Amino acid sequence: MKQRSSIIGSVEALPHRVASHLSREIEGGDIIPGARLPTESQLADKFGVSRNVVREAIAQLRADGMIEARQGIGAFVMAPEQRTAIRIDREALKDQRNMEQLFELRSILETESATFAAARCASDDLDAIKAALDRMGGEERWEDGSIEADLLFHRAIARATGNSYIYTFISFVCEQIRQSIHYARLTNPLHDLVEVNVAEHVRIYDALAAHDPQAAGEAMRRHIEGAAARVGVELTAKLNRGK
Amino acid sequence: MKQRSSIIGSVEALPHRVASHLSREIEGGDIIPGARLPTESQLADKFGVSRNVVREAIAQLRADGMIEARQGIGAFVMAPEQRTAIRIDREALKDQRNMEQLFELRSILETESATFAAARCASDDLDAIKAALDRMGGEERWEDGSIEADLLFHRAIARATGNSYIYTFISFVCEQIRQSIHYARLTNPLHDLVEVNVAEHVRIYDALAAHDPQAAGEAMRRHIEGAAARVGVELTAKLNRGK
DNA sequence: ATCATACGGTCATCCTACAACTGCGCAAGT
DNA sequence: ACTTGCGCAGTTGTAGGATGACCGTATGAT
Repeated sequence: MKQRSSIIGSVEALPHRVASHLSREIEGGDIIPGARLPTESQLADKFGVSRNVVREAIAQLRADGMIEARQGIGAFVMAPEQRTAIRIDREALKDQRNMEQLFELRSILETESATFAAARCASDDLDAIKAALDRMGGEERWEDGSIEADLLFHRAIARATGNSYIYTFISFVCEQIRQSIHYARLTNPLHDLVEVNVAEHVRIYDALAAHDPQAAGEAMRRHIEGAAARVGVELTAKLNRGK
Repeated sequence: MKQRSSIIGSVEALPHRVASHLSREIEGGDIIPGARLPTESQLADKFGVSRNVVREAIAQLRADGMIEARQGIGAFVMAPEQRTAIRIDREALKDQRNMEQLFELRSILETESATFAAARCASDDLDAIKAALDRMGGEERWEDGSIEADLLFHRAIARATGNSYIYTFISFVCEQIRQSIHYARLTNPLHDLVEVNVAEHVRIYDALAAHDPQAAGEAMRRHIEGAAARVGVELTAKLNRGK
């Protein structure tokens, strides 16, 4: 292939790199909503790629509602409120404060998830939750298998709410958190905390099985707080101070 | 342009149509996670478009983590849990039950949003919320201006939580709901309900201004329930029955 | 002054060619 | 028989050019 000098670095595929670059420019406010982007040809020149690559990048951003392309005129930046998709920047989660906020959101979702599930769950829902719990307890160390079972446990509860959106949102948030703390966990082994973790899950399960919404919600809230603390994220402190 | 006979219909841009078609095939389970997609050339033939269009469609799905393409091998369907984006099918919201579920999720998010905001909001946050409230009350009929102010009100509260993810998620959910009920509203004018709606918002604002988290949360919960009822969606009933 | 038309710019789509990568088979060497 | 290396076919990734569709504006005729 012809040698090209690209202004953007590293490993990812070209369209993704261009999309990320544009996305950051938009998020960062370098291009304000309503403004027109450079033409595809100009972007192709700027990034040192073909117009095809630029179009694929724009296709991604357009699917998210971040920009709107109008034939014969150009592509325009949309207001952040009218996005058609939610996407979480994995890079941003390396910042401790963002991780705190995401855990806070997770706490909200999961607490209510457990509350609703306790009120609604059927016996087969409980079976699925129990199965995940057993698998979690079966492992003697907190490693990949346990983490997988942990996710299964929380997803099974979310599914037991009977609300597919709750399930989708919780799955998504949990997955983002998992992937972000995966590498960090290696430097901070948690093997000795397995019992604590499993005990918290058992408490949640018992409340669900007893169909006690309030107890389930409370147990879940404590569990998320504990889980956050175990990866070095403090939640409760923020409630008591102003902005 | 050369005449082509496409197997897929209507108005949208080609890549979007192809992406939707593939997306539905995947969601519908026609292609199970882990399976390989047909090659780009085959898809191009199948849909009656060029390979370029197929690539743009795949670029979108890839950005969502729905499929993963590996050079030299092919494209593979990913498990739904490892999506990197949340997207809500506007079509699905025409089903009343899905709308109920989305309102339920909104209720959860907004209730906690108000609770947190009451505990944390600063004076400039309150100013922004008050401004939206005044603008809402300024209109004598519930129309576009009021709806815009309504969204502003809820977003201002979400912003006052100081949690950007809460803001993003609430903005997203509210926008999805707004766009879905926009046309339906025309057949069901709500002009006479403006006072009720504004009164509910005032109650929320008062609780926020008084920094009373519990009252704010409760007022918000009732408001969302009321708002749902006003567009023909019933929420509370579901809590009392099993799946 | 008004309206129809022409023109350039831009996105949309198509096409072809080539590069990079993978998996597999085959043949030569051990 | 086993290993190693090479090449081939298939697939995605990227480049670049050509043409159609659409928009805004300038131009010119009425």
